[in-house]
Amino acid sequence: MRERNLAVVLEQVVRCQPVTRARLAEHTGFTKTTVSNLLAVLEGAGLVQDGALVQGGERGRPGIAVSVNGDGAAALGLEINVDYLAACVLDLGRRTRYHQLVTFDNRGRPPESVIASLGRLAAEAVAAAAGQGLNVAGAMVAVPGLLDRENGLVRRAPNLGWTDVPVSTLLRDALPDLPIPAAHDNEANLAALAELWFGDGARHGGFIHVSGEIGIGAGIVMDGQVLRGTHGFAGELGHLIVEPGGAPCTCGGRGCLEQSAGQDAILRAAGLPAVTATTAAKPDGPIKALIALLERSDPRALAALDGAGRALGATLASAVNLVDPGAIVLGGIFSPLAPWIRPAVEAALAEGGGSLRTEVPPVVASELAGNAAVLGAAGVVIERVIGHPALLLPS
Amino acid sequence: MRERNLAVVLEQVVRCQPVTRARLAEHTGFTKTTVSNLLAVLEGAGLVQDGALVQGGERGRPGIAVSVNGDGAAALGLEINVDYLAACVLDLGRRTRYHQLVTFDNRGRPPESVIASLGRLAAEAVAAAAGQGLNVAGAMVAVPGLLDRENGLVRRAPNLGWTDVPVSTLLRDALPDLPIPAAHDNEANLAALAELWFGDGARHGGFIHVSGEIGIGAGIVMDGQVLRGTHGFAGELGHLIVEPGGAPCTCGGRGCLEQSAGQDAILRAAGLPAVTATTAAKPDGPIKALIALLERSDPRALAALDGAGRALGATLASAVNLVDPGAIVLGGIFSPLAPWIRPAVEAALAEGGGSLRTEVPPVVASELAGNAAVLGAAGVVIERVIGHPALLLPS
DNA sequence: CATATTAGTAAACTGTATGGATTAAATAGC
DNA sequence: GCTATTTAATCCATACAGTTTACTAATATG
Repeated sequence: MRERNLAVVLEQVVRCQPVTRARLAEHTGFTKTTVSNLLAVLEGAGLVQDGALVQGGERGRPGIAVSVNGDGAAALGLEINVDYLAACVLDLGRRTRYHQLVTFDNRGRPPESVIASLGRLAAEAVAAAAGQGLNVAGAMVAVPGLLDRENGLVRRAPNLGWTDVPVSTLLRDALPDLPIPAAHDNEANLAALAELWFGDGARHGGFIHVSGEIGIGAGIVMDGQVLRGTHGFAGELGHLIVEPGGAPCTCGGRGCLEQSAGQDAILRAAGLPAVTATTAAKPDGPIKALIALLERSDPRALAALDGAGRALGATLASAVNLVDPGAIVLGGIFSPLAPWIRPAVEAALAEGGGSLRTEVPPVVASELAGNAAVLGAAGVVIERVIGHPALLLPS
Repeated sequence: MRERNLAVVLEQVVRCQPVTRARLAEHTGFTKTTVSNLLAVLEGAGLVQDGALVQGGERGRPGIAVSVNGDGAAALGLEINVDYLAACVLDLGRRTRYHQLVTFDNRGRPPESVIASLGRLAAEAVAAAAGQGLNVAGAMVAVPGLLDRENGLVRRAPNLGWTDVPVSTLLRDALPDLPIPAAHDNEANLAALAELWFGDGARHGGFIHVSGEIGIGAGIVMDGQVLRGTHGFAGELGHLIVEPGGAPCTCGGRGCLEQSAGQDAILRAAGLPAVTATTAAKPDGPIKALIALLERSDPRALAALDGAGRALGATLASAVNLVDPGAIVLGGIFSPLAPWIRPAVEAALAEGGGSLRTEVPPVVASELAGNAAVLGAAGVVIERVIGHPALLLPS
């Protein structure tokens, strides 16, 4: 009961940043007394802070600005990817307080070893946070692959070569005593949530965030939540069929989008060498090369992106008809490539996304690009703290 | 606060039908005293009822069976369709207490006139309910078309020829004084919810309910809720493209699923006359003829269904990859045609729905067929009563 | 028939939000 | 420069809702 009301008030504080108690009372529907009491509890937990005086109306006593305590609790976001590990710490004000990315070729490395490295990275992050007066409240790991979140394992991460790895459990051992224990989620889902919280995804209502990496995933955000599906496998945009009977795909099908618009396919079509284990270790190395070609208006590269964009757009047209997003956000490698790929995507989308609605959703490039997943991971922890502030109360 | 707890208890009563107070206390986490108090309130509102004694364990005092009062509140479901109007009344135990279907060719009739007819049908239903001791708590109308639920209007219902009709408002005038005022929702969405509540959709977790009518729609149910999309247009399965550059569609695109697996397309491929305004007035007339052909193993009809099934399956494969449903439910005309269309659907689905998951969701036929939408409409009202029992409290 | 066991109720208790009165701090007008 | 007015925040008594504890009711076991 009180727990819920604490969350309501804290949520409102987060949304309106510097607010007076009087405004909070109006917005939440509680009485001013109740707001004061709840804020006292939150302040005791180090979650909010009184600030300067604020003059609301024309006259009358000025209110005290209440805002989120940027130096109280913090959230740790982690990411395991094919060619790097990353960590970041965000405070409750959603500012980045620490960020670290270590390139690493994780393919084939034993999961325990990878997670040990990640644990070290996490420990450094926690220490760095502590140095800034921040207490890490919880952690979340982004992983590329299919997850079983209930049992806390990574079911299959084909690009890492993992099967049934209990990431959360292993990480909990490395990071004991967090009020919110470490958990994990899919990279594409977290990247989409990052767009919602840190990009301008919120402006569009629901949206589809397309994560272009070696594979192509999508995070579908509706009503502020990720659409997970019955088994948690929703958003497999990369395996929609664009070319029936086309090139065989790793999934066993033929003509999957990934074969037309995946990173390898684009590079190949542009006449660049496909990614190998060694080049993969340099993040966006091959993409940089591609962009260089595009900036020189290399015809082959331009055609490659046009083709990929048309395939992506046609696939997204299906997604638009099924899910009715307010926008399409191009993330991952599609974010830096947006200037060249977007026109084709929009054209193909306009052709197929018709249906009965009048307009097709706008296609925008994510500003977060490669950092989306880590930020999203930290964001989930922040949301959890805001949704359950009671977890951080001094008992 | 109390409102919420009343809902929790009532929900539990509905789920476990005859339960003792002790069991309710266990399931809800409340104390026995609290459960007793809340039940007293619910009983006062005529929502629940004490029944016979029930012997739970081996010995000890037997408990009093509490169950939903079947003769208290009731829900009115209504449906406007191209060739009929329908009404049904369900009690809180989800039993059908009244059902009426009137064939009517509603195409081109002025909306006011259609709604006046519907209002009469609704008034009859309310009277019939009253005759059985039931108080209608609220009403919901199923409409085929794109809706603006916030403003209570039907934006476009192409098959009816309607634009911007304030259905809810008009119906509220016809049915005043309901504790839960009349509202409307999309036919496909309500049919899907009916499958969840009255069919066996609940067994599958999330699912996609395909409503085959003149057009093809889909209701996507996840976590017990319909996926509506940003503008409420989600589920437009009929306008996914199966055959790039194929036959032009009413939506402006080419090669939409509707052109391959819609009712008209199937009938045409089977060598039957397409639906006209006059034949349409007889519900499932043309489908009956088609089934007769199929039962005689007419090769053209069989081929027609095979082709439609392949197209449908290929489209559903996209939907499966995007949304990860636990099952595909064939509703509307696909329900009676399931024996002939399902094999092709499953085959196409198995080809394209691969992705990284191991198995494709099962394809099942809905048992509700044509009644799904009305039932779903009434079901929404029931859910609302259960979720907000306070609305029916004697003030 | 006593005892163990389960179901339900009654009375006192506790935590939480509300309501009205009170104090505090600023502006506007005379 | 004073008072009146407006707005902000707090204090205290009250009401509400669910818990705790104790008790009664109804059945089976030995």
